Amino acid sequence: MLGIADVARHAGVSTATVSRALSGGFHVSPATRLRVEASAAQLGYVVSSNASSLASGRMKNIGVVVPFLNRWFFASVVEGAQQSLQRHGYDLTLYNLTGGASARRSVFEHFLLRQRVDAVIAVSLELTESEVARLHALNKPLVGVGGPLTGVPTLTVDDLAVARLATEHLISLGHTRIAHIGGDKALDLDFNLPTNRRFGYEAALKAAAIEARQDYFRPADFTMAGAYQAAKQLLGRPHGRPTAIFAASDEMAIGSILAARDLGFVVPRDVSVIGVDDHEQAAFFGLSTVAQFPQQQGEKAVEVLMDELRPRPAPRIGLNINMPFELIVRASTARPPE
Amino acid sequence: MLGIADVARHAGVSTATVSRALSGGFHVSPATRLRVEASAAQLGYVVSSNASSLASGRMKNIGVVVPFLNRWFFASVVEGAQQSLQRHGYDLTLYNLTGGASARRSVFEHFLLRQRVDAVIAVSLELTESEVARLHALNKPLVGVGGPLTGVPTLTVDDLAVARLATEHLISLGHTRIAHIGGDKALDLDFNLPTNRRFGYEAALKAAAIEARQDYFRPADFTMAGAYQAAKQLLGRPHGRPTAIFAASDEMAIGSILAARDLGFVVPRDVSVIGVDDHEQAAFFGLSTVAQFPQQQGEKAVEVLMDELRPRPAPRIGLNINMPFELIVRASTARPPE
DNA sequence: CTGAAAGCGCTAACAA
DNA sequence: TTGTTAGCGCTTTCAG
Repeated sequence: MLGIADVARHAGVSTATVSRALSGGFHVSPATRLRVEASAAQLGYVVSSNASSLASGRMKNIGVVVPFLNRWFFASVVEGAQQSLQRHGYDLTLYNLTGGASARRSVFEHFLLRQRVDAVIAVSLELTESEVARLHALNKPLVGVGGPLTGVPTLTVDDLAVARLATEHLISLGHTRIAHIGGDKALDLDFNLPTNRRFGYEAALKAAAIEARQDYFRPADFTMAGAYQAAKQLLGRPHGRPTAIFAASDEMAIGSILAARDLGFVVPRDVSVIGVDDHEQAAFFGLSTVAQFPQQQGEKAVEVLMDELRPRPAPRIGLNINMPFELIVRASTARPPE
Repeated sequence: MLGIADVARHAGVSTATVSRALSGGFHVSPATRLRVEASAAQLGYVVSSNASSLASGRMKNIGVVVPFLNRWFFASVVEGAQQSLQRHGYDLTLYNLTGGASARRSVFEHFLLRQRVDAVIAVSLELTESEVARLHALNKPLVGVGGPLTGVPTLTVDDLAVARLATEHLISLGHTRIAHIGGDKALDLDFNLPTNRRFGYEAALKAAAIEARQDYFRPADFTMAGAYQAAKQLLGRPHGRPTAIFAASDEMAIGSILAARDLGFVVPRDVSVIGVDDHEQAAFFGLSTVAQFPQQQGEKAVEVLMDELRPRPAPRIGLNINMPFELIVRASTARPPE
């Protein structure tokens, strides 16, 4: 195997110098560095990450743990993180918890502990205290996305504000009969996200002196099909039909639009619909929504970690980092019918 | 740090014995093995993968390269591979080529060469000869999913047969005016997949003595929005409107259904639509389709690699491994209007 | 079946 | 700025 010694010989320097030259180039004269880099390139030398890691304690690898991969939000976060890591010369090792409790245990009790990652990004995961403790015991920085994780820096959008914004948009158009399709309690997966969005919705109504009717809330499972059913119930009633629906995700909003159409309603003439996410299909459906930017969240998570991994980390401002969101008005919301 | 020596001491054996006991347990008496395992568990010892890899040359890690992550097919393949790898005690390091040419170069010239992976799975990727050669030079097994990669074992569905099956379904219902929405040439990403599907479609028509009309083919970009436009063109014509559409993917089929609806057609009364994939949203739209099973493809890719990584690999049957597919008839296809 | 010891390829003191 | 060298923690001969 081509080793550092070969490069050293070729460049006429010691292995130590090669090592230094190839890793940042500190304490090496520019001339030497260039010569070493040339030799390495010419020979096609790439450091063995194992040997390097073993000697230095740095893995140049980040573990990313997601509950699923096959959802727009998670895949986007991972994609963002991955791109950013690649630029930093880091690998991304993916851990997926789809396998259930045993998979989860094996990830936290085995995989993450074998010194293969420098740090961990946990996406939309409610970690137990022992899971967090384990990682901290190994001195592995941990950052959450879609938190909040207690005691861990976490990137989140302010779900309450997001929901308020969406609802206010509807109110400002003149709607007063505004329904909400949110998550059901069973989805602990997403923290209190559904609950927070519901609170935001209620807060906006309250601020506008609109009553939050119990029967205007429908839980669903964050899928199109689930929201389709929920929207049919909401819109099918003979009396007091809502004129607008705020769905807690774009997929659910799209399900609602399709339900409305199937009932013969025209969106937004008869009923307005707004979602949250700016899912890749939102534009196609002309869906008004509050965008969040998961890819950017992944990138930011990496930035936070890179900082934490630096020899002298900058002091953290606070544990929770608020990520941006933005109202995007398309064709699914309008003034209510007279 | 807790090391192998601690376990050795605790169990009253040498480090060599601990190592053997913990890795398969060959050449160790059952009693000793049990004792060592107990000690390790009690102390919470996990081997350092770096030290282990450096000494043994085995990384227990597989690199998976995908062009995008945020598409149902890719995410599913990765999910399948990941779950299977986890069972084998392997990690999955993800490389994503979204970053364009430079990202691609850095992956193949740097990341994959630093001895961090034992093997590579390339998903829907057309690797250049030099990329393949590089990996082979390092003696790293490579398997493709969604191939074919020349000289590399590849898992694929027989796209020609898939397309034929879908088309035959329509023909058997009595359709003769069957349109096809396929990929445009620009999507080299997906090999000749679009072309193969088109050939399969044409072959089925020919076998039924139906003319393959030029104007019944529309290229699109494998998105819902792209196919929506294409379908509108197809269905909007005043004369000789097709009675059925075979879309080369479910997302495109869904776009076609929505286009048909927006034109006032009823699916399947006025027009039948069939796709390929069995995308997660296919059932919701009542879409008839030819299912392929990407998750299973990911799992199978891992199996092939695990075999190849064995000391004495079983001889490969052939380079191309055909993956299963299956016609699923739902509510989007029916006999043509009288 | 078990132990002793020589590396695996690199990095980081320490010296020069 | 550069070289020398002692490990990093484990696996694997080779003996016993």
